[in-house]
Amino acid sequence: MSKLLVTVDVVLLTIIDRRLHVLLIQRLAKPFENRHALPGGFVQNEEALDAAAIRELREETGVDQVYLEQLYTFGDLNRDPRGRVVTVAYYALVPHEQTLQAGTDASDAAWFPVDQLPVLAFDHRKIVEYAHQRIRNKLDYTNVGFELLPGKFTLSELQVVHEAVLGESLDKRNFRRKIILKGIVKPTKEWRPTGRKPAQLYRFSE
Amino acid sequence: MSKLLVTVDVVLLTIIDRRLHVLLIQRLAKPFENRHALPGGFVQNEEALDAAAIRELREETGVDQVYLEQLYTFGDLNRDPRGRVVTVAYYALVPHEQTLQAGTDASDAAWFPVDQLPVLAFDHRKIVEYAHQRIRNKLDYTNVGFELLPGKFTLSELQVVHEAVLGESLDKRNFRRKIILKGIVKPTKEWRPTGRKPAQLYRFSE
DNA sequence: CCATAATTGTGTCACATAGACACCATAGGA
DNA sequence: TCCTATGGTGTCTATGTGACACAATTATGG
Repeated sequence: MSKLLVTVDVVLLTIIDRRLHVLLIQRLAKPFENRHALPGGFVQNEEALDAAAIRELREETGVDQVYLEQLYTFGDLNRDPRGRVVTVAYYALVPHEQTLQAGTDASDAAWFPVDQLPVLAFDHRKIVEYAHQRIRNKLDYTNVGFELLPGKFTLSELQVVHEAVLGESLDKRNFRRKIILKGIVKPTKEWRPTGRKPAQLYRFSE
Repeated sequence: MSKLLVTVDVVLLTIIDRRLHVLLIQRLAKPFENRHALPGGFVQNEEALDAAAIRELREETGVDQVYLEQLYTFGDLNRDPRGRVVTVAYYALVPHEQTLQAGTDASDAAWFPVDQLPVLAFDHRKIVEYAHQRIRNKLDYTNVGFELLPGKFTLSELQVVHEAVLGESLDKRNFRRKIILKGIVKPTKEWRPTGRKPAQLYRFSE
């Protein structure tokens, strides 16, 4: 019978300074002591996989209330020097504002740009790349983009999110036309003062 | 530490008689005795997940040499009355011709139309539906469609595959234009006698 | 041998979608 | 009040997609 161990790892993504970042913790224990790694850990016996992902995220990073989706399950041999470990990977999206207070109680968690990762423990680099690819693909046929923004946002902010995820700059007029045409956004009557000309705030619609 | 059991289940799909079918086995043991279920079983200690899926498929159905891709990992509590079981589900695609000899040594495996499933064991119905949805989505931005056909095929046969997966009929001229325009198919110099006017055979290109 | 039936195989038009592209409006700060 | 940074807007072209009908070919059966 199977004596495998099951863990969950979470690729938590957000936009900081117009770039896509991932939250990494610093490992204290062996193996890969002092290496950066994804938050995660063993699934408890009476705990659903999603619940484990949420719990680990909260315990190790203090972050809560995120959009969470299963990514892929990594089960190759020798992923973990301690033995046979099967990892169900998740990715999570959160607006950066929401992490500012939360992140404080997790001293060893820090954000890194996804395109400038440090050396990671285990096969975590592969997992981060897989998550990045997934969200890049889902950006234009789902609404995941909105999960990286607060409830109200300007269209320029939404464009920044898309550009950060895709890693390329987009034409402003074409972008706005496409978003408006999809009907997934609706204008509010509020305006954000930006230091220059204020911008209209929108919200995700339905 | 986690005492979870890890299994793999495989949703093997093929086209029979212009309809998408899934291969089910009949359970002999409890729980769900005599119910239909997906082929699958426990992952061995020194065995990668993909390898386990391939092995179970061969052992329980005699089918080999299929296109295989991980689908999703199901880990809710109480999925299995025997205890806590996490199942890594795969889906596999195979041309029906290829299963004709193979299927013989697995007496209790049989094909069912995906839209007329019998009552299934565990949460296997959900898994089949999930697989169906996945392949439906991937049909037009990947080449999975070809995995349901032998190396050489007519464009009408390819259209039948698409229609079976999508569950709707397609316009012949539009379909052919789209396929040809994608450049993913190239004509051979062979023709299939169809009983009526012979059809040109194509092969998947690159 | 001829008539019939089944299947292959082909083109146009209308509409929607997407990329390229430039300028004025507005508000804050110097 | 001037400057500057950002917000906000429309057209043209190319490409992709859905709707739509008929002639060519071959096997079969009378």
